[in-house]
Amino acid sequence: MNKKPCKESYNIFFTNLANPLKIGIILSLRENRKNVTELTRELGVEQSKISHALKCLKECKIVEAKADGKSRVYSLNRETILPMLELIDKHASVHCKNKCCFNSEK
Amino acid sequence: MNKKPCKESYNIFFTNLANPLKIGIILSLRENRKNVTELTRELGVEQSKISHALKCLKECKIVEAKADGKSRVYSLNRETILPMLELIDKHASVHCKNKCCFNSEK
DNA sequence: AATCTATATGAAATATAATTCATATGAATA
DNA sequence: TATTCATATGAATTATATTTCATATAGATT
Repeated sequence: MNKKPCKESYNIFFTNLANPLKIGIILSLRENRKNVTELTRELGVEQSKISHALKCLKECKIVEAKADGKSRVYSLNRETILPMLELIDKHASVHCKNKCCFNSEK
Repeated sequence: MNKKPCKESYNIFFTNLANPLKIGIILSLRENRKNVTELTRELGVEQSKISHALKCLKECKIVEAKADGKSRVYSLNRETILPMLELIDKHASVHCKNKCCFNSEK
């Protein structure tokens, strides 16, 4: 089986990663699972922003949620995301001339 | 050494993937290296769109260009991109219920 | 059941990225 | 060197994604 994803799937997936807040959430959840309040505090942004971002991330299975009383605990899909971040870390260590970006030497 | 990339690097990188045209170019170049005219024909879009997209992709080292007479031949950074596409193919085969997307079952 | 705490949602406003189109550059060749 | 073919670029327009804010929902607690 295992049909290849179409362009749109790639697009949905990557759109969810192409955003500093969402990356912030991902990097935070890489440490350990957290609920919305914890993420809100830690990242210092408005709660609804976090919720909106989490919704997108959940839709394409980058994170998953588990109810725990009043709160919802979000955890990272480590299987996909950890190796993906590693790929970029490696890519950056090879290609970044400056501290922080790929396009330093246009 | 090997400092971790900052959020902005992730963002620049993924922004370049979060676009159907750019993914189209990447998938096309996965087959083999091509010049701008060939990509333009194959993808059936306006030439300047291709050039703009290639510029972004080149800036973050997803593709690289080599001059060949009048034309420029672009090739994919297979080392980073092939395993990345594989990760998503795998992710999609696990998580996509429908033909084409992650968010089929909200 | 009223209230509180945690999270989610919708829609308008805003920010960001992609497209378009006119034109510039640059290598090859007549 | 004038012309042609291949590609790149800038800036305005348009499309798309994010933010904001008011409010809704839902579980816990009184």
